[in-house]
Amino acid sequence: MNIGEASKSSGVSAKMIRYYESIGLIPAAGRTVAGYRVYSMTDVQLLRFIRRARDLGFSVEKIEELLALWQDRSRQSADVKQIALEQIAGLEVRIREMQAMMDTLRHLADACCGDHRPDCPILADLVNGPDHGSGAREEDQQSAPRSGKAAGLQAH
Amino acid sequence: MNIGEASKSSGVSAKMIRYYESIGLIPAAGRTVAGYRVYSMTDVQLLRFIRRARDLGFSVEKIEELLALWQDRSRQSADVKQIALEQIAGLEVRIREMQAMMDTLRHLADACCGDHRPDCPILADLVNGPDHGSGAREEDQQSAPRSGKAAGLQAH
DNA sequence: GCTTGACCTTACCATCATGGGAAGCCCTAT
DNA sequence: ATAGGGCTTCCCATGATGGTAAGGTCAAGC
Repeated sequence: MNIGEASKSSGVSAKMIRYYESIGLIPAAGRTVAGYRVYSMTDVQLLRFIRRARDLGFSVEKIEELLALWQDRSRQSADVKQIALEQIAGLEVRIREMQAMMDTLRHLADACCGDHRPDCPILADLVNGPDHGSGAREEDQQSAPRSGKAAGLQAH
Repeated sequence: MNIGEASKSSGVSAKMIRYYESIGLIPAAGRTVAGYRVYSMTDVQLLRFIRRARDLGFSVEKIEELLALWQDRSRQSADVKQIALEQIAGLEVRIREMQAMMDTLRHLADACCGDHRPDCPILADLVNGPDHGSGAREEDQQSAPRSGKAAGLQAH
C-alpha cells in the first residue's frame, strides 16, 4: 500500500502520516526501491488508532502514552482509564472557560440594542472593564476566571 | 511610562505590546532619545481594551474590527453586536465539539473497570472504532461530528 | 518507445498568540 | 565606577496542520 491508500483507508492525511513518522509516533515505514513508503493493514490499524484518539481531543503526547499501553500486554486498564479521566478533566476546564466567555458575551449582547446608534454596552465593557458595567451581570457570576492569563481559544 | 509600567497597568505583557505594535494592531509608541517606548494613559486604555477582548476569546483579527468600531464615532451598535454574536456562535460550536468528545470519553471510562487487568474498552474503541463498541453508547448520541477533520483542541 | 497525468519524495514556509533567551544599550542608586 | 534592572532587537520554539515547489516514479494509452 502506498501512502495515499493508507491515508484514504485510515483517515489520516499523507502529510500527517509523514509527520507522525518524523516525530517517532509511528515506526518508519518500509520503502520500495524507488523510495516510496509501503504500508500494511497493521500500519493502517495503527493510524486509525491515532486518528480516533485525535478525534477525542488527545494530544500527540498523550497518544504516545496510549500507544505504549496498547502495545503493552501487561498493561493495567487503570492506567488507560486515568489518561482518559485526565483528558475529560482537561476538556471540562476548557469548556468551563469558554462557557464563562459565552455567558459574559451573551449578557453584553443582550444589553446591546443593536441598532443604528453608536452607543454600545459591549464596547463600554471593553473600554471600562466589567466592574463598570451597566448594573446587572455581576451578581450571577460567581468566579469567572478573568485573572491571570486567559486560555488561548482562537480557532485555527 | 515605560513599557514595563504600561504592561503592569494594562495586564498585557511587554512582549505582546511589542508584538501588537509590530502587526499594526496598535500605533507605534513614541520613543525617548534612548529609544525606549513611551506610553500614555490613553495607550494603556487601548491595551486594556485589547486585553479584555482577548479574555473574551476574540482573535486579534476580530479585535482589529472592534477597535475600528470603537474609534468610529458614527458606528452602529448593530455592527458591534454582530461581531459579538459571531463570537458566541463560534464558542458554541467549539463547546459542542468538546462536549461530544467528553461524552464519548465518559462512556468509555465508565465502561472501563480500571483495575490491574489489561482488558480495556477504551483501547478497544480506539482500535476497532466506535461502531464495534461493547453495545451501548450509540443510541444516545445523535450525530457526533466524527466525520471530516476534528477541530484542533489541544491546550497549548 | 514516448508522453501524460497521477502519485510519490524532500524541503521549506505559514498559521496563531505567546514565551524564552541572547547580546547589547541605558538609567539609577550606591 | 560598578552593579543591577530595564529596555532594545533578533532569533527560535510551541502544536498540529496545510500549502507549495522542485523533482523522481509509475502506469496507462498512443
